[in-house]
Amino acid sequence: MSNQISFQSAIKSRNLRMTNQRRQVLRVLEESDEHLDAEAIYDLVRKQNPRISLATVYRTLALFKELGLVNEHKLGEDHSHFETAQEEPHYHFTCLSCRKIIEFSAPEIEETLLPRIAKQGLEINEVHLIISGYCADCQANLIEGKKQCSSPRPIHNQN
Amino acid sequence: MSNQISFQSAIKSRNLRMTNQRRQVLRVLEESDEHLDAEAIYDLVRKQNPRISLATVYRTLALFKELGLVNEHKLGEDHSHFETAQEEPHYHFTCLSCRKIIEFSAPEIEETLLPRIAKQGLEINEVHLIISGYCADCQANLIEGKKQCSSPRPIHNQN
DNA sequence: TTGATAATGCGAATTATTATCAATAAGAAA
DNA sequence: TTTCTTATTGATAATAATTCGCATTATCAA
Ligand SMILES: [Mn+2]
Ligand SMILES: [Mn+2]
Ligand SMILES: [Zn+2]
Ligand SMILES: [Zn+2]
Repeated sequence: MSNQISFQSAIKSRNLRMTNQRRQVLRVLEESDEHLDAEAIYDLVRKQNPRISLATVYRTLALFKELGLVNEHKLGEDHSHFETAQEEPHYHFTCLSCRKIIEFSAPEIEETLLPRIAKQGLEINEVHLIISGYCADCQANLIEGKKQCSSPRPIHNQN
Repeated sequence: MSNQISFQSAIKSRNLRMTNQRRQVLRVLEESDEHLDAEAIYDLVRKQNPRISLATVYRTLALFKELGLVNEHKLGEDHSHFETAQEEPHYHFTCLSCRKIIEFSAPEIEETLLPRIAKQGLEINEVHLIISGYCADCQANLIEGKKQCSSPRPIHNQN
């Protein structure tokens, strides 16, 4: 089922309204293959709708998370990143130098770990696995003393 | 090797100084079997040293993290929790109702997942696995409509 | 003991996110 | 269509965790 469809059905169930802002935030998330943070989403939506408020972006993301359309990830930085809910479960590696995010799957988690946890009587809602370290590029660059990755993604808050 | 010992040797290497505040923070962390946040550590140290500053607690925790004496965990709340570095790797389940933290081991991570990641050319520094959901107690309580766990731990910031 | 300077305490600053609230707009009903 | 109810928005203030700046203090090597 596509995200638009489950959004529509969610709207019908609760007394929600379909607004331009919600459509725009959802579109930006769907058209991006990256893990965007609120500020990045805000900037992208503003290209189409310069009047949108950052507060609306945050409210919309919180709503989408509740509806299960979007997942929030705390990847070790001081702010969250968002992506549309995916079919297959996956996890995240983040490079401490260039902040690149690499997704990976881990079937041993779904197949053996989670069942074992559930058997302990715990009800599982979310599973977040974050591995941090250095990507191949940054390892090479750091070794040759550059102390900078080839493609560093700037830290958000120093601006 | 005990934490005090590696603290001593770390102090010798860099030009660090052994202060009462550092001793006190380390002792509080070692004497607790919980995952304390900065505020809780602050409160515990203040019992012995009412003059310590919260900023010093944060600075000390950052230092201990650098030295590998202490690990920081973001468990889904808006602040960090800390524990002394453990021998065996372990991961964390957090109850969304009572905020209880349950540790668990996952040898499939160290034995098969991490080697697979490393083979991709990624250098691994930290591994954080957080599973959130409802503990057995809270499941029971929530079913009988109490909407409250038997032993809820208050959220920090509503005070 | 003394001197250099690492570390502290205090308060201000920062940053991500949330709350307030008057103004707006979605959409059901008339 | 027009009207009406109220969910949603935009603008901005408030919050909360953490960090910074700096004068003062304490550590420790000489
Ligand atoms: Mn992802
Ligand atoms: Mn632990
Ligand atoms: Zn990198
Ligand atoms: Zn619980």
